[in-house]
Amino acid sequence: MKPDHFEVTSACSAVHHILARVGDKWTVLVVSYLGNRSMRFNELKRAINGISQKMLTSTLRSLERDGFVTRTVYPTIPPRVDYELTDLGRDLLVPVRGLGDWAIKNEQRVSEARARFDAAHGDAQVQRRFADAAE
Amino acid sequence: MKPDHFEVTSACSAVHHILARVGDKWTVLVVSYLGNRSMRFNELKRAINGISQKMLTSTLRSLERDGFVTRTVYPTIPPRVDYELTDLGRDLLVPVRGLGDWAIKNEQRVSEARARFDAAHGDAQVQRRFADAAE
DNA sequence: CAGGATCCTCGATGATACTG
DNA sequence: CAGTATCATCGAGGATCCTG
Repeated sequence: MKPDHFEVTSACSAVHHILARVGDKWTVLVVSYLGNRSMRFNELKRAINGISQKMLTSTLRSLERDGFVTRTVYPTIPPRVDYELTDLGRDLLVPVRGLGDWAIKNEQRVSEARARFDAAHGDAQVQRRFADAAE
Repeated sequence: MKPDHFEVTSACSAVHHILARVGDKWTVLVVSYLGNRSMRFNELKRAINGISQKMLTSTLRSLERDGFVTRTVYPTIPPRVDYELTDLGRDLLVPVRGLGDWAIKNEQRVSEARARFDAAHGDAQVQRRFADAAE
């Protein structure tokens, strides 16, 4: 670990790729559900409230491409497609849960810091800049 | 952990907030640099190749708001502003590095899975859908 | 030096309609 | 059921100019 330089190698982009992946809107939710058991497309869609069919499709495709889930098609009528976590996908869940646990454990400290910041900087300005605060 | 339902509580949004934060384009890079020592604004800007001044500002503001960094102004001329990680910020680095280490360790498996997927699905279609692959 | 204010682009996400 | 195809939107992010 150098003092003020990071090697911009494949390691760097690998880290960024994974961070961006788990940081996106639906990936972790999908993977979490599949962590329990394999699920069908519409089953996932119903379980994850608010996801559009397009985003579920593209999220699943990306996860499949990276080797985190398998897609199994049963050529029946009507068709049936099962999605299931791979070992790699289950493995990913471990460090992701680490971050999740950290988030839950420190939720209070973060929201306190936010309240302090907002109070110190006047609500008007802050609310303009962080209009998403209510999320 | 219920079989197929997640409580949509504050814990859920806390987790999502942290995941989205570490998944964004610059946060982890900024926090990593500050993990070594406190740094000034333009010092960070030079260190992080490609970040715009606007994004550095907003990234730092968000980090400050959530209590991950402190902002210290020295009213000299020219002005000087130091950014430094808080204990909370340093603490966050632990699980984030966990994920980073996982990414580095499994980089090979992911890229192999990708190669397999792309080969199996024909380059034309894949390349249209995942034009960002070269990133 | 450390930003604030503006303008602009583009991609992520969503809504809707259609199909094997 | 499990998608694909299209169109529309909206905000993240970048470029540029300005100032205390």
